[in-house]
Amino acid sequence: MKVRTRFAPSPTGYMHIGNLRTALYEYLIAKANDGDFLLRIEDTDQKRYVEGATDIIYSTLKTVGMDWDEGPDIGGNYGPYIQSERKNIYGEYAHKLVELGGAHYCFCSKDEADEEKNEELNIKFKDPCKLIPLEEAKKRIAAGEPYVIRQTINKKGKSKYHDEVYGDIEIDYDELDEGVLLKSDGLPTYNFANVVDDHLMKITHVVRGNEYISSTPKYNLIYEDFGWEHPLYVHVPPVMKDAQHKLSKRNGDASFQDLVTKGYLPEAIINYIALLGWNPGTEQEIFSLDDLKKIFTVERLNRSPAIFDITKLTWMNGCYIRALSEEKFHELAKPYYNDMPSNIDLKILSKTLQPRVETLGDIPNQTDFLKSVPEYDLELYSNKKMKTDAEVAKANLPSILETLSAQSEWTNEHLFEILKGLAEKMGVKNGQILYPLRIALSGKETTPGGATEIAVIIGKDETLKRIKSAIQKLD
RNA sequence: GGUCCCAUCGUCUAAUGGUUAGGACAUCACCCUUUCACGGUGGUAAUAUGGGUUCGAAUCCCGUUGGGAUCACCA
Repeated sequence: MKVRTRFAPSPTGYMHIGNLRTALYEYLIAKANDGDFLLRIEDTDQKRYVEGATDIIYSTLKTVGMDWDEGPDIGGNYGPYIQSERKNIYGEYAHKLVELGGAHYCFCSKDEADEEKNEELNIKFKDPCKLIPLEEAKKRIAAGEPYVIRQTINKKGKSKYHDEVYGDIEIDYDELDEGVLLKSDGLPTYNFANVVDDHLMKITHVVRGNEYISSTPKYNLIYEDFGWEHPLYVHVPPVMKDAQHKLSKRNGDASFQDLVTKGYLPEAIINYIALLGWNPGTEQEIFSLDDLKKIFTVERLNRSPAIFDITKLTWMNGCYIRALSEEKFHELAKPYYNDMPSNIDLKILSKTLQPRVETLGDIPNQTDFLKSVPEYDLELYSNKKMKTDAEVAKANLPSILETLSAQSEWTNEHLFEILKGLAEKMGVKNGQILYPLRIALSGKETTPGGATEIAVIIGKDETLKRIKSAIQKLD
């Protein structure tokens, strides 16, 4: 049987990392087995619907390269793929389930149901409507009385099922709630829609958060009542913000889009989250999506929650940035070169920046001094190792200015040789020339590149200008 | 509270009864070096806890502790 998985988000806002990871695992299970990955939009709760949310889902999946084989936009043999468009299907199956004895009509209001149960005393809602004869219930419905369809659970004893990650799960039928399957607005709840759709769409592996572990027996009951075979279950642990809290939209935790905006590469994000809860069993850590497709197995999925560690993602992102071609990096870096002086050769700048940034978002901070030298303290000229300070700078900068003025070949290699020669001639250490020069040109303690590299980037005119003003400042 | 799930360095994880408990990030030191990075070398750092089973336990069993999930006309 062909493996088929589905990503079934509800369009309630942006894509958070946990969500994306679930989608990734679903995608990988399908693709590792030469199967189909489908996209289904679960929008049965109109109250929570957020405009534009489906577009974010589409664009995110496309950006990371997780192409779906069937979905709302491209169709397929099992559509429609938007649940609100499947209303009639659910209605039909829900009434059928009532006939089969797996559900019943309920006329209680939500408040009545809430009143009857008591969480502290652990009293569950016992639906009095269960006792209404089916014929009478149908008459009331025909008379226009509002109703919902609730699951009927009469079984006793232990419900058992196997989860591909957590192993055998056993839950007492008494623990199960007779939840609403079809709401009074005629739309199904997740509890019902996921079963009907997963069956109709021939889903073989249901991958979802482990918060569904304890409600899965309810779904299995529905599968049984219909005489359907249930899918394989792959429950995955949550992605956490810290030891206590899940990563969540509500707390404004980083979404995929936020990370991209901060200068993280989609490939790095995918690589990192794949490893949050899964490992290949080898010591390799860098994987493209195509690599993952080849080696992913559910057996190596983890059971315990994983904390999202931005520091490690940042490191990994740095690896991806360094692996980029010069051209590609330059292209990605360009948007971050806002109001850069026009005389600057951005290609050379990109080349020096590439090994020095871990995210593209680092670029503005690293390059701000190119526009103008920031205010700095003369203490900056002090460096023990280089045996230099403001006095040394004051003494050497004029000769540096004179030497550089005379140069026409404005390349890193040439300037470096010339300045080394100058140091030798003056009988001082290289650092006593280069360090003060770098400070004079940048006004910063750390810079992307050494003195001559910066000189080349800002150009000869600007270099001489900055040395002059540094000399003034030292006086 | 009932039920279910989880528990190895700070973090992500490897080790499916026999390892000096391995790797990666972070951190520290050193090397490289015109700063900073990159790169290289090395260090610090973990089996929550108490019992059992076994010649032998991170690994199997039970208890304890800690954490999480669930108990919606949300998914």
